[in-house]
Amino acid sequence: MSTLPDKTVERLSQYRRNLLICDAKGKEHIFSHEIANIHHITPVQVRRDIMLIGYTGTLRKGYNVKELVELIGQILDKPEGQNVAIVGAGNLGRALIKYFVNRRKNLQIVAAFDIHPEKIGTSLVGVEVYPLDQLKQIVKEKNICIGIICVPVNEAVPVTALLVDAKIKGILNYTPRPVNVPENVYLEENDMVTSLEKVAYFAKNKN
Amino acid sequence: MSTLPDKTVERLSQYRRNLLICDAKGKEHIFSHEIANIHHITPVQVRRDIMLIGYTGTLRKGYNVKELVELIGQILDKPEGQNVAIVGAGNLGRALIKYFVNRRKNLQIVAAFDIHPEKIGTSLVGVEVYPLDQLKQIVKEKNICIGIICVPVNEAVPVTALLVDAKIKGILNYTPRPVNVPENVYLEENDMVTSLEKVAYFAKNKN
DNA sequence: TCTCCTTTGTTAATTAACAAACAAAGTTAA
DNA sequence: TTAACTTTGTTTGTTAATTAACAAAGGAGA
Repeated sequence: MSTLPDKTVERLSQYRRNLLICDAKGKEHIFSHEIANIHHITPVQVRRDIMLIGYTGTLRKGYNVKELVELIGQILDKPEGQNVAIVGAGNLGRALIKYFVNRRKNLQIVAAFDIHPEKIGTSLVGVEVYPLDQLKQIVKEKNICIGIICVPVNEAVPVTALLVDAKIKGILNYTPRPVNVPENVYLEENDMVTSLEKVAYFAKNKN
Repeated sequence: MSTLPDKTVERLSQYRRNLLICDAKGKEHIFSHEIANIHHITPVQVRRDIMLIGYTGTLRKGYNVKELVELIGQILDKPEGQNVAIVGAGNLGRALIKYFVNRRKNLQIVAAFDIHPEKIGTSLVGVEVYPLDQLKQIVKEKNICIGIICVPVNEAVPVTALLVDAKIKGILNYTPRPVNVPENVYLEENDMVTSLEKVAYFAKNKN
């Protein structure tokens, strides 16, 4: 499968999460307009996304929930799983760990890193905190391919360098400092300050 | 000024943050390609954004840093400021408060809300925690127009209803549950699970 | 049986976002 | 003085994303 559009990938992730809830409720089939309502998009968008992954529903019954979840899994997940590291064991790091622990078999947070000596060796919801200078070694040992940066803003750049040096394949940067990565690393920036300023701008124009 | 494109607003917010750093370093002028390098975009994009807000630089010197910061402020900020509430005083709420406190004069977090009795009345970095059932009243008293949702996922929907009822104008939702708002409220969803799954998908395809 | 209705799957059109191209203007240097 | 260079501002083209449009299929109900 050639790589899917950015936005489609995001939506598939969201669809799956709600499909799992539907499945847990015993719902066997779902229509495109039901999915659309949950996510505030159009049914056409949903059908288009599903078309792109090559699934096909049945007329008048819609999509089989279990089958669709299964297929989205085949698209999004790596069969052997992917291990994730949190860099920065502050409030945000802890929030992320709590969110993810025991949620997804195929995407597990297996290590946290921090620079503060008093945090080293402690465990956050079962995830051990290692010193930053062991990052490269632990990444290799634990076969980690994704890093989430949630350190204070000034450390974003050096931490990125560490992750790149450790041969990480994907980085999710939660600091407001834009960072640089080479071609062979996927980078996603998620800047909370910008998100809030954006909401503020558009809220300003609401009656 | 008619409302700017979504993406332009995001970039202006980011430009400003780095321009302030430049200003603090005493840099008076900056070229479009310098801004572009910092943010990993093209100089053309930068010039286009700046064109959209009607600023004009000087040939061979570039843009005046102070003037540009000032103008972006006029575009993005509300002169009388905007007050923000955090709903959910967990790890993520604390992370956000720490991020924002004393950062921006025009965008201040003035209250936090939580459902757990033991948190009520405590103060996080100077921001007091109120019980959830006082939300409407406090929002009115403190003239809050933006709410950031960082409660556990199951409470996202009822909390949104509370915020809408309290006549909030903008909502930033950090839970993975999509929520519904009426026309006159701006909603931004920022789902960490999706962000991570997206990174995982694209990282999978890196060599 | 036949018509209408619902819902999918797909193509076509539109819109939004980004990038390329280049004229204009002023600076430097020969 | 004049030619080359730099950098902005704007137009035009291109790519990506969304929306609109509609054929096909297969019930439901008259």
